[in-house]
Amino acid sequence: MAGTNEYVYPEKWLNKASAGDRVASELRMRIISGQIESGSKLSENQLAAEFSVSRSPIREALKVLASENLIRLERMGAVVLELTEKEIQEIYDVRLLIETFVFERLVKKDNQELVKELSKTLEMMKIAIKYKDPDDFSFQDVLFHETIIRSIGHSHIFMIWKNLKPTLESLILLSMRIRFKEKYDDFDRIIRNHELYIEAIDKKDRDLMVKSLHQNFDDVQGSVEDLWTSQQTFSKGVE
Amino acid sequence: MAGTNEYVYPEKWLNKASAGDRVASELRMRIISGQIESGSKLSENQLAAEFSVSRSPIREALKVLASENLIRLERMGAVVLELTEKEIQEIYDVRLLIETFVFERLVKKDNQELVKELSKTLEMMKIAIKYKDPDDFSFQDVLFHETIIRSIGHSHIFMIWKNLKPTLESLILLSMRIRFKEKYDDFDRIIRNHELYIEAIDKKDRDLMVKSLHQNFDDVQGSVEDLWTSQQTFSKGVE
DNA sequence: GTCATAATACTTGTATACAAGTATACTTGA
DNA sequence: TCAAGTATACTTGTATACAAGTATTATGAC
Repeated sequence: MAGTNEYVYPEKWLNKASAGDRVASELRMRIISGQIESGSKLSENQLAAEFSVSRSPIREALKVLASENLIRLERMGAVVLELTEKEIQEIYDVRLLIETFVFERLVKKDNQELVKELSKTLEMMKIAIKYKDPDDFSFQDVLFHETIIRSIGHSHIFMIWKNLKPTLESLILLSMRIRFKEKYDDFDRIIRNHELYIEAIDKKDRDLMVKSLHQNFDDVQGSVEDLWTSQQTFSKGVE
Repeated sequence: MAGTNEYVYPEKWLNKASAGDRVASELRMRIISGQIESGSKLSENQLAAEFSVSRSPIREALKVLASENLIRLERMGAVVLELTEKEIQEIYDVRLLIETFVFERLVKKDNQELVKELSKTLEMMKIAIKYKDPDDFSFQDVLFHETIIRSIGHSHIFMIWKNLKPTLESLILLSMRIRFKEKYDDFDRIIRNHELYIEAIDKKDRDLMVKSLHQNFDDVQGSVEDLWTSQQTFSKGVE
């Protein structure tokens, strides 16, 4: 796969991925980071040439991105949708919706195993910080939330997560890369937030959970703003 | 498209649909109705032969069904998943989750247009009942809920709906076909429920909304049970 | 210059071909 | 009879070919 631009999606996350998955992951990152401007038109042939693959994997990738609301498939070409403040807020809404649902299930369960698993993931996050690896950190961060959601064994709620995950992953990845450069001490707070979240689950403390959840959201929210400003820096002036 | 079985999905809903969409819709109906037993293995070549199309649309259809949790794509072949009581309950959960979210948004808005639209749809449902057309009725029933969800202009909540819709549509379709034959007077109650729902939106009455919502769910829930029993009748004895 | 029409260069959806990998069945040796 | 290895018939993922449709551009009549 050789194109005009460098690849921004971590290659190590694409071990056994098909060409279609690779293209989808890469395009997603470029769209969310603003490297591909909203309103752009993507055509299958053009992308196939750019990524040096055939149309088959490209079609697959476009279907995926359309299901994530990042592009809209039209008669001729796919248009890149804008990731507005409203969009970010909507993702926030959905996360709040499913994570509170999940928590209501958690308080009715024994979560000893879950807490142990989360603690492990948190330790990994700390290591990632220590070695200044934003990609590893993001991976563990996403995994943290996925572990919680998966734990209640609700396949439809998990489906909603699966749809949301790629976008969220890209957002977190992009913002963490910036933070590792610019706001390194933010991570103390992020770690403490996650500790609070674990504690909330362990003690089945609703108030604590909602509090840490909101703070966690604010983290991403804040990061997104960083992302926008940073993006303006490297892409071009604002309109 | 010629196969061994009759097609159960309404052809008139497939006007401009691609071959992939047709196959997906038909397979979905057969899986949910139990015509294709859970645990069966589907292969692309076999399906391509059965539907007299190439593998391309089949691949597309399988991806769609996998995203709806109706099949699981494995290394070799796709296995048909079971639609258990638990699954039905989960769909119920998600509907409750998004429709209550939607209602919270509705109480902050002016819904005159929406109420008018819903009334129109309800009139159509009555006509469908009068002319004993379960397919038309199901279409309007699904449209009724889609109209409500769409009205708040929340693209991510709508995405969740879009994922849920095909399964729900199939469930409603199958159960309504049975009811039109066996329990014709159920429809009085269903219509009254929808009237209550409209009233709840119009008066922004949370309690009324929750009440009618639950009754509406119970309708589908009940229908599903009908579906299972009826299915046992025509497919084969229970294990 | 302007409008209508025709030619061209796109587009998508589907069919087919091929390569690489995996399970099944079958042989072969003891 | 059974184990090990090989052949065969599957499987998926990708590339390519083709048909039908749509936008754009060029052409020509007025």
